[in-house]
This record gives sequence, structure tokens and C-alpha cells, in this order.
Amino acid sequence: MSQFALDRKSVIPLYYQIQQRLLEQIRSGALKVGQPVPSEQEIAESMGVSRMTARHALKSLCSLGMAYSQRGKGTFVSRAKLEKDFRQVLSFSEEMRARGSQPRSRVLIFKRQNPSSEVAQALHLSAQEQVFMLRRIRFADAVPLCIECTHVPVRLCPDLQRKFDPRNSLYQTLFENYGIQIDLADEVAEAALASMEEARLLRVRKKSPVFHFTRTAYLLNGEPAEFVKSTYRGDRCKVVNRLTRVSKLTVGGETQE
Amino acid sequence: MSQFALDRKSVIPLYYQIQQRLLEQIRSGALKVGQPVPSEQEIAESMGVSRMTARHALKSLCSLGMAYSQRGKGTFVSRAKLEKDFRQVLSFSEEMRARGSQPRSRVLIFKRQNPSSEVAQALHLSAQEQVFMLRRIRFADAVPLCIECTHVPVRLCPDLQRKFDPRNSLYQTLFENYGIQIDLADEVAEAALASMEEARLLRVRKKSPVFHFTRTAYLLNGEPAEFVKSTYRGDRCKVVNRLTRVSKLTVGGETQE
DNA sequence: TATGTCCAGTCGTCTATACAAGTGGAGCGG
DNA sequence: CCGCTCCACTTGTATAGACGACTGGACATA
Repeated sequence: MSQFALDRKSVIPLYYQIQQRLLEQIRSGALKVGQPVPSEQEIAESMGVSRMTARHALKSLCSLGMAYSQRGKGTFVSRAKLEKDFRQVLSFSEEMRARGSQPRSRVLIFKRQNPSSEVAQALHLSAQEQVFMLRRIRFADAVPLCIECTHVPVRLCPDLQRKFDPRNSLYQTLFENYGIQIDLADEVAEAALASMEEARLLRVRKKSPVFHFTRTAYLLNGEPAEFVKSTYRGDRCKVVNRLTRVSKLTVGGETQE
Repeated sequence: MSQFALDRKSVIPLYYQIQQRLLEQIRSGALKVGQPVPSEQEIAESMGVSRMTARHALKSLCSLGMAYSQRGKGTFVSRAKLEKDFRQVLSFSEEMRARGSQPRSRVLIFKRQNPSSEVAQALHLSAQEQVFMLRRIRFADAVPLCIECTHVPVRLCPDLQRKFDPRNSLYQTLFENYGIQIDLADEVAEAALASMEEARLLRVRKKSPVFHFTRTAYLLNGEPAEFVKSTYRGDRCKVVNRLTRVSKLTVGGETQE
């Protein structure tokens, strides 16, 4: 079916090359929504790989949300495409750029301090451990979008105050200087009314609707690395989510029963 | 390591039996957060299965968010446990019961009608297709929590008005009578102020903070099956999310550098 | 017509094996 | 002490084959 042979010498795994090819066919419209994708057997034969490898490719496609499998029937292109990169953990800067806006920040406070009990609890800090506290107003194309107050344990990035350039992304700085990579975050959003100060900083009327976010971000090993409280303008922001059913019989990665 | 042998005659897959056992050990504290889980090799030997089966068990554990793998190092118990069943697709009734509250509803409107263009678009309806519209106030332990307006294509459940008992869950009715099972939903939350009518129905003051939710739910094959607009009290509700980094090199189901 | 049987195609599970590649420690040599 | 190699252990990728279970259609039967 595919024009080009796989590159068996590449460092890119075969299953991944196959997955990319199928993805390309879906994007181009060669494989349409609801239509069956080539079966494991077909892929195995046409690409000259074992069935398990073909299967791995299809599973990975499913775990991207681009297809789903049904036992006895086949694997089909899913309508709900996750092209939009739904709700990943993204820094503000990444999120703005993904939307095509220019991110900017103004630093209000940046200091080292003893954490409040809320922060200490969220970050699992030991008794006298300190945090960096960074409070910023964040703009998209010169429009103030949110007030963000970030807390990071000093232990993880001892000389952050020397390394951090306010024009850059905090996440980028943490990654490049300390290898800190956020893997997962828990986030709570509440609906509230803008306080006097919030209204002034965000340039909206007092008692305008706003979101209050509380977010704890974790490293791969589950260690909490960042605690953020932020206030977003309700008139410029929405919270978009994708919810899924969790199946009882979970699986090498996806589909079900 | 485990006391009991696997049941090889069971219809339950071996990898799933192993996954359940590991899960039990994590829950009981025998395997602690951050500690390595038995390696693929160890599981294979101690349980008498092939390494691929042991691997499948570990992968499925990872996809539950209970563990993570690192190449060359091992597989470790994750701190961030998803026991709480984070944000799945749940019906209001399910969600309330999960929280230990008694769900109740009052039906305001339940009729068959022509969809608005917003509804028609979200549900991908053809020209003259009709929908059932169900508007309810939903209570948790007698406290009004939200006003919910659901739209379901008539095509999917022709005699819903005869089959639906307002005391039951709509999802349950759809499943039991028509085999309709929601697999995934996209949801948008906005922060807003309660209108006069909303305030009256929810028993809050006018201009109190509220959430406006817009949600489209899909079947396994991606077909949209339900469109809901709802207003939740801001003083009694929070939106809780878990965000993840999506890895470039996606995989039979999980981890990644 | 309605019902049941068979069968090809499909995905699900499992085995046994092989090699690649990353990690971390032991031990050696300078 | 530092740096190096080597090695054991881990997960990642891939193969080839087997059997099971489910689906849907073709076909035969009552």
C-alpha cells in the first residue's frame, strides 16, 4: 500500500515509522473517518514486518486517539482527532505560541522565601525548606491575560535567580539549567469575581468573572516541582478539556472489550 | 514473590491478573512510592510467564498512571496515584454518588424539537433531524448545583420519552435501552456571572460567579451523541484536571523520555 | 421465512527468543 | 583521585508462531 520501504537501519523504530505513515494517510484524507485502517495482517505483509510490530504501530495510533480497535471487526479511523493537542502540560509561553500569540511577562516579585503552609504542603517540603516565589503578569499580544504566582523549591534550582531571564520561559530555564522536566500536573479551576487588585492588574472591571487556578506540577518520578496560583480573565479564557471513560480491563495501551 | 499461582484457565488474561496483583501490592503498601516494581525478568520467572506477558502487565500498570518505566533503570511506583478517578466522563449521577452525595433532579422541560444551529453543528445533524431536549435542575443532597440542558439526536433513541424515568440517570437509560455508551467528551468551561434566572433556580445571588459548561460527548466510533450546556454554581464546584505531557515517540501505551 | 452452521477475517493473548541500548557499579590503570 | 573499560541488569524493539474469541456473511436446513 505504501510507496516507500521502511528504513530498517534508522534509529527510528519500525512501529513508529509505520504509525507516522498511517498518520500521514489519515491527515491527507487517504484514510477517512470511520473507515478501516489496514489490518495487522495486511500491514505485516505489505511492510514486511511481523504481526506484533504491525500491531504495535496500530496500538500507538490508537493511544494517540486517532483510531480505535474492535475485536473481530478491525481498526478504524476515529472522528475525534486530537490534533489540537488538547490539554497538555504547557507553560504559558508554549500555550501562547501554540495559539499564535506573542507571550510577554512583567515580573512583579521574584524572591526567595519561606513557603506558606499551603505551598509547603503541596510541594511536600521539609521543615525549613525554602522556595523561589515568582509573581508575574502575563500578556498575550500586550493584552494582560493572567496574574501568576509560581513556587519552586530552592533545592531543585539553587541559583535560579542568577539563571532566570524574565524574557524567557521559566520551564525552559528549569529544563536547560537543571534538567527539570514537568511530566504531569493537577489543576483546580474555580470561578470567582475579580478583586480590586486583580481588576487593576488585568485591566478589567472589579467583580468581573475570573478563573482562579491552583496547579501542582510533578516530575516523572512523581516528585512535586512547582506550585502555581493564578488568576485568569474570564472574558479572554476558556478551559478546554477532553474527558475519557477509563475501561476496567486496561491494556497495553488502549482500546477495549 | 506472590503467594498464589495465576489461574491459567480463567478467562481473565494473565497480564491482567499480574497487573491486579501489583496494584494490590501498591495499595497495601508492600510496594512503596518511588520504589522499583519487580522487573520484567523477575515477574516472568516468578509467575512462570514469558517476558512479553510480564511486560504487558507492567505497561498496563503504567497506563493506569500507577507506575512509570525508565529504560535501563526499571519500573517504579508513581507518586501521583490516579485512585481518585480524575476526570473521567461521568454522568452527573455517577459523579454525585462517587462523592457520596445523593443525586436528584427536577425536570424543567423534556421535549422533541428542531435543534438550534449550535446544537446541529455540534452533533453533526443532517438537515431536518430532530433532537430530544432535556432541561433539568440537578441537586446534591437537596442543594441545587447546576442547570443542565442536554440534547440527544432522536435517531439514536427514538422512544426516549417513553423509556426515560426522570429519577434515573440519562446515561443509564441510554445504555440499557439503546446500547449507547459514551466513550469520550470534549468540554469547555467559562467563568461567568449568574443571570437573573440562573440565580433564582440555583438559589444564589444575581451576579454570583458561575461556570458555564459546553460539552459534546462521543461514542467509541467518534459519532457525537450528546450536547450539553450547563451552569454550575461557582461556590460549590471546582473543575479538577490532570494534565500530561504528550511524548513525541508514543508507544504501545505509555512512558517516554 | 426463520434459524442454525460453518468459515474467513480480525483482533486479543501468549510463548520463546534475539539483539539493541541505557544505567550504574566494580575494578583496573594511569 | 580520576578516568576508563567491562559487565550485569534493565527496558525497548523485533521476529515467528500458536491458539482463542468475536464478527459478519454465505450457505444449508427446517
